[in-house]
Amino acid sequence: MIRTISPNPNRASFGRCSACAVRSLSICGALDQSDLMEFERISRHVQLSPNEALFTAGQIARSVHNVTAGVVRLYKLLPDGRRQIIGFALPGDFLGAAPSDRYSYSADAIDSVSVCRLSRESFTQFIEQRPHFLIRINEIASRELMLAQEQMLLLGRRTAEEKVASFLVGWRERLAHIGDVRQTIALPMSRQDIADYLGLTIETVSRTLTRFEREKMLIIVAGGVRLLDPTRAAAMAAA
Amino acid sequence: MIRTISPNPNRASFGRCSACAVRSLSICGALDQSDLMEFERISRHVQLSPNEALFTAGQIARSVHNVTAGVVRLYKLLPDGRRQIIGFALPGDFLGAAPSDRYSYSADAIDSVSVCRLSRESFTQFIEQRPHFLIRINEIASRELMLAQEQMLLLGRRTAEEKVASFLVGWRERLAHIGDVRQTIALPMSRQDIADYLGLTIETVSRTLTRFEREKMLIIVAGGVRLLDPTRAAAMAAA
DNA sequence: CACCAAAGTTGATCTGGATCAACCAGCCGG
DNA sequence: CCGGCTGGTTGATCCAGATCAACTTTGGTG
Repeated sequence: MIRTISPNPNRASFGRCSACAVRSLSICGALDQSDLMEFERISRHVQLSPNEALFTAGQIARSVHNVTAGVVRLYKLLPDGRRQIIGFALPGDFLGAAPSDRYSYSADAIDSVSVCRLSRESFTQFIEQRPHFLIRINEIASRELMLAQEQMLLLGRRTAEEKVASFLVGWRERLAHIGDVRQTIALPMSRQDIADYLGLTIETVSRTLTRFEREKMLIIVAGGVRLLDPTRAAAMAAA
Repeated sequence: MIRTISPNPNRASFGRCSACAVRSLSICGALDQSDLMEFERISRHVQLSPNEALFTAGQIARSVHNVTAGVVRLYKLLPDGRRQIIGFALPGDFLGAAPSDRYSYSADAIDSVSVCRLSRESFTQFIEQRPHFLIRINEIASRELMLAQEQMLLLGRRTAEEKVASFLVGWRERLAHIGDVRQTIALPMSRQDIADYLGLTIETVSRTLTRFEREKMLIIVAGGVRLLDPTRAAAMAAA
């Protein structure tokens, strides 16, 4: 593989990894100072505009990604265009698990997104000699798997009302986890995205949200919702 | 933790790991002779009758398991009893991923099942000093995750017909992978299990299968189905 | 600031799969 | 050989959510 010997094109952002706001949330949280410098050397910072693609299902998987800002939509398509969103990636989230050499799903930016991009090769090399890092990756993979299993339960056995309530409660928790604790839950994704995440149609999502509003559980505001009755929402999500 | 110094109660099965029929399929396939002996020392062979529980969601996760014979049902329940089967484990499959200290799903035997059971502690110790083994675990976890994502697409966006066809095709592949290549697809699980796996009711599964039979795509036989038109089934599963 | 396109809401109607209700076929124990 | 029990099938009906169709709101743009 050819590797340039000219100055790193990302030189301007030297030290960016140590200054990274989401480092403690991400896989990089397990790295010490020297590991971090090496990580920085092999990674490249990439900016994406809304709706720009990170990668597409079926493509050869050349890179792994680490989201540092914005929200990424992860989805699978059926040949006839039906879409299932399998997840939303937030700052700190890692997109890399792949047992095959091709992406099994597509990913694109919902809003303005920043990611660290690494070639799969360097990433594989990097982890192979850092067992503690592997353990971290493992933890992340199994947490991911647990979320996926939770989502299977939701998709297979919950009603529309329960789906929407679960989504709001879960999304709020994830936002809180990355430090966004405003009482208004930001929803950067479209109604269509929510529908495709919950296995519903856009109309059902819209109707369910307006019903929640009518019932004083929440208020729909620009770019999100404000939860008035979190207890009720949580009860709906659980049952 | 107390560990007996008396002869291993599994002494009768000394060498069973090296003789294990599913070793090449399982995580143990990555172990050399000495690792295998150590693995054998810390693992215990357990037999389960049909419908006996391996573990239950919410319990403290003391053990990890490796299926060596039979089929295991993995599922989650809602408080009101609605059930989602998140997977069927076959010989060679490993049940261990858990980011928390409690099982996030329940598992029980469908038919007669044999498993290797290890305490979580010894297992964690075991892997921590064997990076190559960790890599293997990782591959397995990401394959698992990919399957889960495929299942999300199925649950969220496929019709009943597509669900049943996908299930049959996928199950046939898994059986073939463990060496069961009879033209009759064995279905040890009940219709209710299939329904709970596909997010359908027992009646819909039954009706769909009898329709497939009427349309000469397959024949329903005791304990399974015989695929007459695999091409058609595959087309249904894909589209 | 008027226009247009895209996103979201709302209403009317339809339907795939759920629900409710028999019924049937093994299979086991006496 | 019979009765009952469990798992599976089949039929009739229902309904949650899909589909179809306006309509409204929002946000960008000449």
